[in-house]
Amino acid sequence: MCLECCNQSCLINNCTLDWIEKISSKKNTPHYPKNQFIFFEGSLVMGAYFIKRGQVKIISSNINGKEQTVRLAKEGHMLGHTAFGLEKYSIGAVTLSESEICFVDNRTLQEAFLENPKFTIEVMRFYSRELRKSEIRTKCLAMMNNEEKVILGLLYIAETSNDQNSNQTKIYLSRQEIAQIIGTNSEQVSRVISNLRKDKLLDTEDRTIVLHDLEALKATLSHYCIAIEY
Amino acid sequence: MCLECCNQSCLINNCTLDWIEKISSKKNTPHYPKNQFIFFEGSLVMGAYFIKRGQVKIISSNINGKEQTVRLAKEGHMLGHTAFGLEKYSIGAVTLSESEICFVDNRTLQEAFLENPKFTIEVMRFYSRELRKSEIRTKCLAMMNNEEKVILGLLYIAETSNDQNSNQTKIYLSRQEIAQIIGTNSEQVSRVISNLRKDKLLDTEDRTIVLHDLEALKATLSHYCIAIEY
DNA sequence: TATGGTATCTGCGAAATTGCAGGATCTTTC
DNA sequence: GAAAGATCCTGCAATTTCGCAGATACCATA
Repeated sequence: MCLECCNQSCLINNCTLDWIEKISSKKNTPHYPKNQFIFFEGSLVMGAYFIKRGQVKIISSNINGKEQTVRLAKEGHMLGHTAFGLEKYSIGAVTLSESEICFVDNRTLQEAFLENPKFTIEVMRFYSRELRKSEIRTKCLAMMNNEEKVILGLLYIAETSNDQNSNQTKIYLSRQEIAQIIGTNSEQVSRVISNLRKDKLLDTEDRTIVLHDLEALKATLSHYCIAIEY
Repeated sequence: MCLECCNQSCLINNCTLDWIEKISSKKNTPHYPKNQFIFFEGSLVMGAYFIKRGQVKIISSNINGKEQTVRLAKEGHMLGHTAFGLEKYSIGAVTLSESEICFVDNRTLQEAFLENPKFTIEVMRFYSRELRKSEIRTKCLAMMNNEEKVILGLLYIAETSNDQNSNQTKIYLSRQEIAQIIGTNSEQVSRVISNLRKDKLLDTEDRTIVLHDLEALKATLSHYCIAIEY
């Protein structure tokens, strides 16, 4: 039931009570394990997804199967509607952690948009924010060298991770997964992480990366004027 | 007057007649010469811009003043609203050709959104499409080598150019401007353009680049599965 | 038409990135 | 707990990209 949902940041909360109940009765909320596809590139668009809990990567591949992660999403984010107006997804989505994700079909969503201006406006604002973030990312990936890109990637992962309450952010992604976020390869990521560890800018516990001072990492990227969001 | 506007693709056309007239009476439509700032990074957000005619680049700079073009826009596109909810622009916008651009203030826009669900939905879809395009661009810039990036840039410029009616698309941007779109430098762009001219994939007339076969150029990038949009 | 300033082109050495290879470490499975 | 498989780390050579510099071509102004 949406009305009892623990996730206050869900966009559906911007609908009227009637509509929240209506959507609630039509949605379903499967439980996804880690590394599970939510939808594939090329598959039919049936509706949209709202992340209740967990972390998700949005990916796009070239013809050889090489994957690029184009966006990370966490609870409160909306997925899959990017392809609105198209019949098929041009991107895919995969869970990075165990997740709960609500699905709402196209028709219900369309009616909700027409009758809930506040909801529609907030969804518009969400896309507007994501576009701005994507554009800042474009700039950073275009201008930065490898080391800076890796730091950017780590901060981006931290930003979209769920347990950022403590002063120790832990990153469980593989070097390969991090490389796909910033458009490089796993060797480069390894090298940079080794250097950052020597410089005391992060720690590692086995393969887990531990960020103990986000501000110090952000300071290394201050040339790029990205104080607000990563 | 919006009702007599030549630009059918303007998002404002999705409002009711009443509202089109209301917006029409409140907007203004300055005439911008080439290379004119529409708004600056860091300046206050007063409203949104709707391009009636012309081509615009959205830019973001680092602290040394080095510029990256993060998006191109043409007639029918909406600008400046990316910063919705923020007080200041995180990006800037500059005309690439002589342009007419309508300005609508925040308050009028907000009321229009609340009372014109169709308008709001179309604006949402616009941002959704732009986000998808930005993400495909992220992937391409991350995966492509220099030559491929230059071709991508040329196709992107052609796509957002106004005179794509003939089978000869002419590009009047400088090598430096092209370089800023794809995140490289003017020398690299020169080199690639020379090679493409030798391979008969484009012509040059003085400094103007002439694309006479867009399909052939697109074919060189087919590995990246970007058939739909650039 | 002449002239100064700017943009473009291209060669070349420097720097950064890539990709392979081999060894070390960690995880999984039995 | 041992073995097999996967991931991670790091050195090195090959490749790509960068950025300076000089030559050429173009544009604006007088």
